[in-house]
Amino acid sequence: MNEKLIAVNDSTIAGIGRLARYFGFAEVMGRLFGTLLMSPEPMSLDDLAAQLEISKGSVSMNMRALERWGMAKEVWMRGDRKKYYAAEHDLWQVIRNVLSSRERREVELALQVLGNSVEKLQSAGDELSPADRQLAEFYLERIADLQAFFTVAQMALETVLGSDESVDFDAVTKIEIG
Amino acid sequence: MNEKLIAVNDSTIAGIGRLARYFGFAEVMGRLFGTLLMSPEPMSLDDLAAQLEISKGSVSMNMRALERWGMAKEVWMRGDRKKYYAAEHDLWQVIRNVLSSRERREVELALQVLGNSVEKLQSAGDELSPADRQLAEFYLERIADLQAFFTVAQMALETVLGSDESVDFDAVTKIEIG
DNA sequence: CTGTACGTTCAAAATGTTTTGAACGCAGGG
DNA sequence: CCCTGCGTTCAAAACATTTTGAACGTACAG
Repeated sequence: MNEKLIAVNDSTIAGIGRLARYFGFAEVMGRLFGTLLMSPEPMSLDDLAAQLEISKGSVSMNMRALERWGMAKEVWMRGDRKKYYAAEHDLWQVIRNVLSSRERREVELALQVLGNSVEKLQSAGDELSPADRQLAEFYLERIADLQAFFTVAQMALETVLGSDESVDFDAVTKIEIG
Repeated sequence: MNEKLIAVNDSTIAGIGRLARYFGFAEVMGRLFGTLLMSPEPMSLDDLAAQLEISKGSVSMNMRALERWGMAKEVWMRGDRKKYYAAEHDLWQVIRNVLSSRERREVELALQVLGNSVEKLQSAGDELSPADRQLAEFYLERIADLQAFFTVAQMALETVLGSDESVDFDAVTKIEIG
């Protein structure tokens, strides 16, 4: 294979690995995804292990993770008992998968915790000393800021997730933050 | 201090620590930021080390990182040679700081690498065997997808960064992805 | 039924990251 | 000038994550 093609392949895979790490995934996962993305044909576990020079065990585990994240799909090749994988090459689909299964949970959890805190602070009203009462007020303000932040994040998320095929920012228009 | 207030303080700090880790920062950094955010008064390095039960060295290093990220500011307290810090409590300002110094660089780097790849592939045109030429075509397609992705990311980023005081999604309206 | 070619698992090893604390430097007070 | 109280630094230790590879299970071919 031509040297320049190899160079392009390598830097793309390295870049996607970097990106993956950036998004909080294992870097190898990113490299596996990148390798598949830059392969015109589905690849077997052994192909992947050979190309990236990593152990087969690692490939096995990471590919299953990629599958769970909706970033790669198993491909059936008849007359071959190997497993073949192909990358989900619609990047918007990948983003949507990740946002919907990971970021959404995270935001919802945060909002829930903050809601609990507000309740706790309000229910504490009576039993507080004057100094504590002032502190509770302060906490409520800060928590309100956090809630505003996560609420915007949630709206943005749901909008991106609601869009199909293309990301459509129209519906996010006019979110105002105090 | 009231038990409920302590609980709220703890869970908020833990949550912000978690969020920080999520965003690719050290978790301690997040806890330090959270501690400051939930403190009505600026705090000294020793205060922070004591409250979080971590070493002073760690506080020193992490606070300077927080300062560089624009997440915390040093506060001058007269008649005291200690350093005091306060959190930047405008969360949108924090986001803007992070986006503009970290994510923007990352996106620009990615676009640059992709651009180089395209050039390399085009310049390789003549010297390629028919099979390689086909592969080069394939690479160009995939790279175009990646470029589209990062370009949208860049537009979104610049829009958020361009907004002042409040995040204004109006200008991001109608970004279409092929 | 047996052998082979695969994928999976997981404990141990390798590697990477974070935390600590002792050593140091520096400023100000006495 | 020396002492004290502070912040900083960085090597070593503690800790966490990732990677490996040998052992195992399974399915299929012969």
